[in-house]
Amino acid sequence: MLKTASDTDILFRRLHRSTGLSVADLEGLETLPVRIREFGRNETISREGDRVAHCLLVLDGFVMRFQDTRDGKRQILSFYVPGDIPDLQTLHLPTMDHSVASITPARLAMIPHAAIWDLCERNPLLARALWRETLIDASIARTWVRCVGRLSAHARVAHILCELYTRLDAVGLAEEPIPMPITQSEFGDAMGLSVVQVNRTLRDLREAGLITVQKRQMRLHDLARLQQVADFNPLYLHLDPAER
Amino acid sequence: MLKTASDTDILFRRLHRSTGLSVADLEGLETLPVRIREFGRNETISREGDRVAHCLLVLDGFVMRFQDTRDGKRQILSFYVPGDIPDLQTLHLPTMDHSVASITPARLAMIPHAAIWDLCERNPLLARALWRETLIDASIARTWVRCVGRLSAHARVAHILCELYTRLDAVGLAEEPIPMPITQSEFGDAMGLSVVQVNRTLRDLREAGLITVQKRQMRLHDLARLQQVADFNPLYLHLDPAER
DNA sequence: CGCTAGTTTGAAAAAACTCAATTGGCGTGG
DNA sequence: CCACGCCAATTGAGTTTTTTCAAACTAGCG
Repeated sequence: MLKTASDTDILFRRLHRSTGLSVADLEGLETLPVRIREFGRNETISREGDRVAHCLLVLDGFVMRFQDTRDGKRQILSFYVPGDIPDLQTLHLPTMDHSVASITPARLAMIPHAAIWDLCERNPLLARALWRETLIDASIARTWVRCVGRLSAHARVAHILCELYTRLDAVGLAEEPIPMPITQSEFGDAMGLSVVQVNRTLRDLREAGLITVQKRQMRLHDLARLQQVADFNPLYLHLDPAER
Repeated sequence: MLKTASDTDILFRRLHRSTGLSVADLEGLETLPVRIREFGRNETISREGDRVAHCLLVLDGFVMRFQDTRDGKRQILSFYVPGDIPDLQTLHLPTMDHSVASITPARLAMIPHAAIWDLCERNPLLARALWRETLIDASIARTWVRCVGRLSAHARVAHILCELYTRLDAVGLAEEPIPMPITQSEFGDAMGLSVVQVNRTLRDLREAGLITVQKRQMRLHDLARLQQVADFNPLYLHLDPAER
């Protein structure tokens, strides 16, 4: 198998799961010219205000997007796992309105916009699949607004855990113990909470027998009850094959 | 001028401003078959879980999207003004993951998905313009996450006022006094605050000489300082013609 | 004129934050 | 192999912000 084929394979699997499209439907994907870049932990990958000409496909590791505030706080806008394209929106909005950074050491494929445009022109099914991906990303952002705006600290933390579990499960990465390299401080920056509050909330969830989070791994002991606490409805992830 | 042409005219102007595309580029827009529906104040237009087959174009009035929480709270996810399409994402995600409702009496054009798909197939520039619209919508949602998650009550309220002003200005609706039919309770549900807090915050902003909000109208007396308080950077609205 | 929705204010309670200090795990250099 | 240093997790205590509850007030409308 060609190198590029193996690198875009995770993207194929992702789009296949999300849209039901077959190898034939997604024809051309393996021809995308990708350049691989490796990052260490906590490295900034692109910055608010940058004008970019490529998209990033996560091959390995966890990645996040964030915005800063004037007084030095940080809001994480989303987490990305292998198979995700954290900045697909730059395809049509090339100026970054937020920053992207690695959480863990990460391996990313950089795909030139021009190559994606070309391919989309020749393959409308792919164009549609990518558009759909950006719409799911938007749906997740909206749900975070609800989460941060109206849920209690307990519900917020439970919610992000449910989301990460569900998304990891969808790419086959949710075998227990589930890899969870996100620090409590990062959970706080994502859910609009302080580290202290995240810590106490995790303790409460642990003491309630719902979860174990330690050594960068997590176990969900009672998903149903966790989802209950989180007021979690997976609809917003649009993973259901019935909806296409 | 044909009825449909006049109804989609606001959409044309909107896409023209956003993308720079001309009448010729957006050819076919005026042929979209639209059905006009009128709503009173505070009417639900579509509901979380619904499966829809058309998009809504706001012709007149203010519209919002929202999600409820189990304990009866509500989070508003975005506001829409004339020229906006609040549910463009249903084009590829037909199951509503939130609800849409009118704020004021509103006149909406309902456009069948199939008609939009057809047109997009024949006119790739239009497809691209609509994709871009959904990406801006997503960018706004991300910025709301930051706003609700990390800004103080004062900054949040100032921020939403800056956003609404900027977006209304972009469609020529920001002549002072600026129409502002959104209630304090709705501002609260949008910014993750209680009515009481919104009220006190507006009072503070008024006493600081920044704004006047009354009788469903608002005046911004010192936009620069309001943006300062809001930590507002209009980049996320992607209105700059330089970026395309 | 009375009703209703929306705004305004006061006061007490709750949630979450900040500050500060301690603990634990892990990698690295001696 | 151990000690050191660093980052992350943990805990206590006091403070701040925001919420909740309750009650008035106001403006538009039939």
